[in-house]
Amino acid sequence: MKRPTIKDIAAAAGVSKGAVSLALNGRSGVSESTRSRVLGVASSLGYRPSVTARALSSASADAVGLVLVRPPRALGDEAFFFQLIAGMQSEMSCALLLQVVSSREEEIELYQRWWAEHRVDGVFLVDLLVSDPRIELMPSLGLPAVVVGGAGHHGELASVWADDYAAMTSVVEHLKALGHRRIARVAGLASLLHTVRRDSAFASSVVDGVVVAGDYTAESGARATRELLGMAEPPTAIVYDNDVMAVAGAEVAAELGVAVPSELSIVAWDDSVLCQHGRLTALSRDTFAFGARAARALVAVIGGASPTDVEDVLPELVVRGSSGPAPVG
Amino acid sequence: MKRPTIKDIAAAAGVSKGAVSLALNGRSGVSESTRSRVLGVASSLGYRPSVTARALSSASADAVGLVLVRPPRALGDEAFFFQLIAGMQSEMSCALLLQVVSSREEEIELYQRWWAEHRVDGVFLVDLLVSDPRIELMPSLGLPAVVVGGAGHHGELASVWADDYAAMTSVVEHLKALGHRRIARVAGLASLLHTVRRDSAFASSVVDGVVVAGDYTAESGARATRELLGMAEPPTAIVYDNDVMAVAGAEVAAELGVAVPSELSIVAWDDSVLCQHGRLTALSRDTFAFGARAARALVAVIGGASPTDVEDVLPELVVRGSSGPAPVG
DNA sequence: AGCCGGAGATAAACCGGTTTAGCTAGGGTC
DNA sequence: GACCCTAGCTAAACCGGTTTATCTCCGGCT
Repeated sequence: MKRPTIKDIAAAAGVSKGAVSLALNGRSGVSESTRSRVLGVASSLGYRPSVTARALSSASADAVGLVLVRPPRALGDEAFFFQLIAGMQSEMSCALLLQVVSSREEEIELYQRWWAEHRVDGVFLVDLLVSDPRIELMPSLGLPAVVVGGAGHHGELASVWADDYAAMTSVVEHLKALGHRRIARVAGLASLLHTVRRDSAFASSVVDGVVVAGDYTAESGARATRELLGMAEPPTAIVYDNDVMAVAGAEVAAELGVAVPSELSIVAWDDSVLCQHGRLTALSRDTFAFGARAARALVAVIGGASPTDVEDVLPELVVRGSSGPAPVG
Repeated sequence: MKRPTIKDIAAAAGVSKGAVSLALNGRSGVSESTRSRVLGVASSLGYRPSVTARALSSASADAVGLVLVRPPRALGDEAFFFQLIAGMQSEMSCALLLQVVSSREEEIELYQRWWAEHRVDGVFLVDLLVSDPRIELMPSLGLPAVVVGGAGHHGELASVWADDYAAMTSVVEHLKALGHRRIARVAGLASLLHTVRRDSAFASSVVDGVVVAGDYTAESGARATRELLGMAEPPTAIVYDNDVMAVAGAEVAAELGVAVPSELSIVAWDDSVLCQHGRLTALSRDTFAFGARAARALVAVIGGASPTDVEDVLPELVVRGSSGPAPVG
């Protein structure tokens, strides 16, 4: 009942272990006749190579890694990551080694361990920090990596990204065209690189724009919205850094009797079922395709391709019911 | 720059490889003085055992597996699975090996391979089928497994579950108490065990209940709803098998000018941000906690505990704006 | 004194592959 | 015929651990 090993095949085919290895991997050193005989025996025995054993002698681990640094409880609501993961899977034939940790130190430790133990062939890097130690680390380890969602070029690493700067500008232009002047922004975590990009794009296209920090949870979105709407001169439009906060914001507006979109326009970053149903104007990114593209890039890098930057298509603003002309006066 | 191996420690401490192994694993066979010396050397060298190598000689693989059989594209919208995964992670110190495949055959093949190669220490089984081959397979392989979300006892396997039958009954009772008589149901995949459970609970508490099949996607929810509302005597209440279909159904109702809840009551299975915001009455399960419980159970089974059934708390019906008294007449 | 037992350590086999060094036989060259 | 080269294969080392068999030394018992 035990699964056959390379030794069993060697015995059955009457050759040595080494010859079997060469034959199975399509390498030279064995004759065609021997090769086909070995392949025949292998398939008739239902042989499957052990990735574990193979990884031990420095070959493929048949898995790629992804570490998420988030409080697990909040993570479950973020459709973004699951969409991303689903997209990655669609383009990979190997498994994804996933772990959620609570600190950046653990994350780095984990990447090092996984690589040292050949548990992964490469990794995805998400949630890039402003000055991210991982960017230096990966090349020094020799660990194939792809930066997902960073903005632009990152050291020697391949990267798949969307232009957050241009996207934010397009959102603001949309709102300005509708007559909005007092535009606010509920940002994501300040330590993340894309938050900074969006901040700077926002700052340079909006005069006197108010920015309130959030952390992607519904609670923070609600709190920020309450703060903004309670101001002496409340904004007439708010741009949120993710869908969960935007939806929470819309609810707070409804609670306070602020009509959307006639009194307040709302725009969400990251489209999702949530926005579709909430009829929220959203910046749609096709996260699934984004994940698929990241996976293709990683597969290429693992295969030895020289790292390239793949810019994803510019996110598209899907205008729904939550954004409209600014109130007069 | 290479990470230290057990051999390096042996050399540095002046003992044999075997002694180091014994010392590090807290097993008898070495003196206390030797043990502490070895531990000292190990920590000063920053030693980390290689899981890969360890797995090769039949020990822990430091990972558990989860295979999902779904079209990847649809998967991304199902918050349920991501909540579940997040919950699992919160209770596990090891990594999760995740792969999405497109057929049951591949799934089984994958489980066998992972186990044969010691890539995982145990697996979660989700989406249980009516007569599921995996239930026989796991014990015969000796692969520790926990059934997640099946209903009740499954052969020799440990299982974490919620009582779908009782839950469905409570939903129907809620609707009946509101005066509803023509109650319909938009079911999930007919091949899944919990669909059958809910079907039978539904059938036995509703007279002449109409059931339309869906597949958890928004499209199928919309289609089913259109079909139901187009009937000669349309139902006054619809119970959906997940949140995505329920939300889609609510939208179709709005489109057709059917008022919710005055003309039509809607109840969703699986609460989520989506339901919260859509103000849908939903059967809330705390999927995160469910995943955490499943992880605890799997850890216990891997640790050698005898498999037990853990019944999850009965899902709670959260009544929001989408369900109300049946229209008179 | 002689025997037994156990603690403490080591060497070596093993897990399932890959890889390298080395051996053999056959063909070509001068 | 002596020499060299190469294709084709084998044996063995190696990856980094675990586990088993074995060996030594020391103390206690009769």
